[in-house]
This record gives sequence, C-alpha cells and structure tokens, in this order.
Amino acid sequence: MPELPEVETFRKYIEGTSLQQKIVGFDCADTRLLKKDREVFEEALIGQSFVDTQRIGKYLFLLTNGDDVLVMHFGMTGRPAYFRGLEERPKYAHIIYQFENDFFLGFQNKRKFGWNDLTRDISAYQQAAGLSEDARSLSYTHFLAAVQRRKTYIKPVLMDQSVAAGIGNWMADEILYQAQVHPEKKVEDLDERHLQAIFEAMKRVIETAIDKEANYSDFPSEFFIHIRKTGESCHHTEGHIEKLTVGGRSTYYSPEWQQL
DNA sequence: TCCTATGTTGTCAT
DNA sequence: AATGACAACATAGG
Repeated sequence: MPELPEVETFRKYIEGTSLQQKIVGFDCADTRLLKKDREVFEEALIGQSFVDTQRIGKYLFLLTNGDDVLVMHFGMTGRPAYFRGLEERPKYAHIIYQFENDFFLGFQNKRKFGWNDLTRDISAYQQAAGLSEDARSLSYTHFLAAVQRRKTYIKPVLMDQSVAAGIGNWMADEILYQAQVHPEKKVEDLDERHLQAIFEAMKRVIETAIDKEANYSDFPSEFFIHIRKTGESCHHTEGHIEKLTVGGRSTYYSPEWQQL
C-alpha cells in the first residue's frame, strides 16, 4: 500500500484525528518496530501533543509541541488507525499512542517492515536517509540531474528514494506505462522527450492518486493499475501485459506498447 | 511446500 | 568510492 499517495492520505487522516490532544500513554507490542528504546519514546512524547505533520516521500513526520518529532515509515503493509478504547485495538496495531478521553492512534503493521523513530531535525533526518525532495514538489531540473547521474535501468532509478522520494513499485510501473517507456530502458538511452514524458506522468500519477485518496478503484479507467496483472489486455495495443523482474521487483508492462 | 506481496538495507562482487 | 545485483527481514495468503 504505502507509496507517496497512500502516505499523503495517512498524513491527512492523522491531521484530522490526532492533533492537539495530549499524549498520555504509549505501548509497543514488538520493539523491533522501534528505532529507539521504548523509554526514549515515552520520555519524548508522553505529556506532549502532536501539533503538525510533514511528509517527505514515504516518510511521515509528526511534530510535537516539544523538540521531538515522531517519524513513521509504513513499510509494505502499514497504516494508521484511530480508535476508541483499548478493546477496539485493531489487529496488527503493534504501536499505539494514547490520548486523553481514551482515544488512540495506532500504527498497524502486519508484516513488520515498518517502524517508528524520533528525531529533532527533519532536514538532517532527510539527508541521513538519503531522501530527495518529495516527488510531488520535485522540479524537472532536479529530477533530470538526479536521473542522468545514473547508468542503470530507468525503473530502479525511478524507485530510488534519492531521485524522487515517494515513488514505489506500483507507481513506477504506472508511470512507465503512461510514458510508454520499457522498464529496462537504460537511462542513458532515453532522450529528453522520454524523460520529460516520464516526469509529467509522475506528476500526473501523484496528483491523481492523491485526489482519489489512493483508492485504486477510483482511479481513471485508463490507469495501468487496473490491468497490472499478467495476461490483461493493454489499452493501446492488441498485446497482453507481461511480468518481469527488474531491480529485484515484480514489474508489469505491455511489451508492444513499451518497447526497448 | 513454494511462491508472492505497495519497502529498505546490508553484503558482496565489479 | 561508486554502483548494481541480490538476499534478508516478518508475515499472511494463495
């Protein structure tokens, strides 16, 4: 689930539920999901409130009225869940932040690839994590420079968080399908026209997905996500969708539409 | 049993 | 030093 549009939707969800309430409790059922000791989380957050949010790529920052910022990364299967009463604790809500009046912000993470961390400096954190500017606000100039520095296939470059923070596997496939570029096209073999098409597709996919709150079924019918499966029919050709492994990730594409 | 899954990171070889 | 390929991480479901 969580690529840029999903995390942006999570951000808004948290903004709408969890700000300006005093944090009175913290629980973690599996400390492998914490990047710092439990005590450090308690010390930093109990008695504070979340007052603002910021997202860079797939990283979500929850600012408090203290000096500490909570960092959430959802991995492959995470999402936030706001609920009332401990007995309502959702499955896989391994980390929970308790507010007054018995409401909780839960960090659900079935596969436990996600985590929470703390920082006091978002910019330094962004740098240390090797994140580019968020893909949503990234300029074409910066995008081009970052891409052209690389020598490998376009798909892993697009998914590199230091190139365009927030692009993940389904978005990369969507972008390359819309831009009509083969995922194994070498970056150095792409002309300016294709790079521009990729950039424009990236922006369009991001804005559309955010507008639809990352509900794939609400995406326009021409979006690739609806046919991102072996054997489905391409919108543009007579051909069918095929699967490859590129950069170690499952990759779906239309061989006749996206030629090498 | 084996394979797959929307992510990141460490290791190893080049 | 930089880069890329690939396994590992943890878990559920087909």
